[in-house]
Amino acid sequence: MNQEKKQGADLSELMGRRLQKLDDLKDKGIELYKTKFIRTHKLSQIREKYVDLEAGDKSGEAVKVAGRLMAKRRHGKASFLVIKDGSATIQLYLSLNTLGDERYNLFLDFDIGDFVGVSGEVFKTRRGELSISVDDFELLTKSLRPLPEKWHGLKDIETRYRQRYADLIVNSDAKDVFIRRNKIIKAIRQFFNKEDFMEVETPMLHPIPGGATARPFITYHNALDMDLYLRIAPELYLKRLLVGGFERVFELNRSFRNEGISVKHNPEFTMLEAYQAYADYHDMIELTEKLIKKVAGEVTESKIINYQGMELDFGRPWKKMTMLESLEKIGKVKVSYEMALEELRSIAAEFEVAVDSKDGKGKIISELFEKLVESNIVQPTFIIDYPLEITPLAKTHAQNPELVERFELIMAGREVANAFSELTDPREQRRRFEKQAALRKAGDEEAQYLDQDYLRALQYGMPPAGGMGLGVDRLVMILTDSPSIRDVIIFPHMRPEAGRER
RNA sequence: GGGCGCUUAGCUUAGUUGGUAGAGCAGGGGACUCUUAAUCCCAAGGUCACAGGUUCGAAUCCUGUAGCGCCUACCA
Repeated sequence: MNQEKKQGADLSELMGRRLQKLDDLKDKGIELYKTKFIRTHKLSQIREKYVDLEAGDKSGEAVKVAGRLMAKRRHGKASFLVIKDGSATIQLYLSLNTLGDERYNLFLDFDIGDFVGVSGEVFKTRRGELSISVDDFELLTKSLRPLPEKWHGLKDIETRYRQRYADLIVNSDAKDVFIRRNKIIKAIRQFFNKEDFMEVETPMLHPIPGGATARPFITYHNALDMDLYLRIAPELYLKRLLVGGFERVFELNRSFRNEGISVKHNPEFTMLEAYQAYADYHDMIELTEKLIKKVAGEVTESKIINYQGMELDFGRPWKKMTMLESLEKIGKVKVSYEMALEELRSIAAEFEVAVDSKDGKGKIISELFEKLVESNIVQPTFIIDYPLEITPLAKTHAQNPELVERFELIMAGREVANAFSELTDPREQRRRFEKQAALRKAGDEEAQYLDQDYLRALQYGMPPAGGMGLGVDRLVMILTDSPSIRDVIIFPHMRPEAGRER
């Protein structure tokens, strides 16, 4: 039909050939981009229904199905194709006898990647492959770009992240990660609904960023002529809701931090935060353990979670130890708040922990913990009783004024959740904010801002409460054995391609 | 931000001491009515990431740039 076909095969020529084919189809009056196709079955439904069909037998049932053309095996006057829909793949059988010369060759002229709708009878080949003997078909969408190779798939990690759509078409394990992520998200919502928590949506654009120590993204509102910050945490708004009288609230959504990108950090990430009135951090430990065990049960049968060669035991009750105990047992260093600041400094120096001249005892102890302990904790462990100095929003510990009632859940060497008994005393909160403001003035860009409206809310009175935050992406990484946060964020942040189109 | 490494056809890749790039899949032509990584025959497809340099000669050596990865620093 087209004698002037180029013989080359680089991308522009491969695509050019498909464009030429598209024009030829259009000339034949064939619609290239249909609006609709009514199916009788998803492919998985056919697979389930006919598992027991004997090889060589016909089902007697005519079906209509649709999907993307994934493989062509031409075999003279009969051919086998594979299509794939959102649920499964299935083989199509085409024969010249059934379709006639023209229709048979028309179908074989479609490209891998095209969407087609077909009708025909379900049967099993002599080799036992469930198939559909096509008696009619139509093109639903023409594909112009060649798909990655069928056997090795798409391996280039950069292309997999940049062109997630291509990754999802050809790598079923990539698709599986996001299906499991969705199950995890659903399970989290179910859990909190069942525990009588109300899901809320608080602002993502904050006039004052708060609730965490992190650098924010700054944006600008034209009509109001003011800077706004993308939230670094929803914490302060959720606690305002406790003041308002909601006793159990949670939010499951994005926060944003303007910091380095790594295997554990994406500029936008999904965080869960939950607040419960009349509860303290011990209650939050119970809640957190129950939540994560429930969620893990939704995506895996086993109580043992394999993560990057580590075996995490989710079955037994999880260990608890104070930060000081963990430093002694795991970090093999004995420290205490009774020690002189100078003594702690020299211990830090001994372990090559960088210490700033402004750092107090609490900061040094937490730096030692991060350097010597955190990465060595594999099994799920609650580390409790954090230094007050690094935790401006938590209630002072009942027994020790240097500490706050806080825990972090550590597993696989990393922090998964963080919780505390919330600080409800507005005058104490003001003093803590003022200390943070002083740090900011001294050049600490991550120190927290003084939020007058939050203090006003606390002045009305906030009930005692426990609060918990959980890095959802990191939990999904562990539950899907993914080495990078980019494997569990469906469109991870990437630098621009700079005109290098592929 | 710092250090190290990677980048070859649409995809997956080979490439020796520097001598001018070799496959498989996909795509094109042909054979084939139960194949399934179908098979067989034929022909094609490369700015070796980009820009400089060294050299008679560079995918290969050197410098710079970009993207990506790993480690490290900051953080969740």
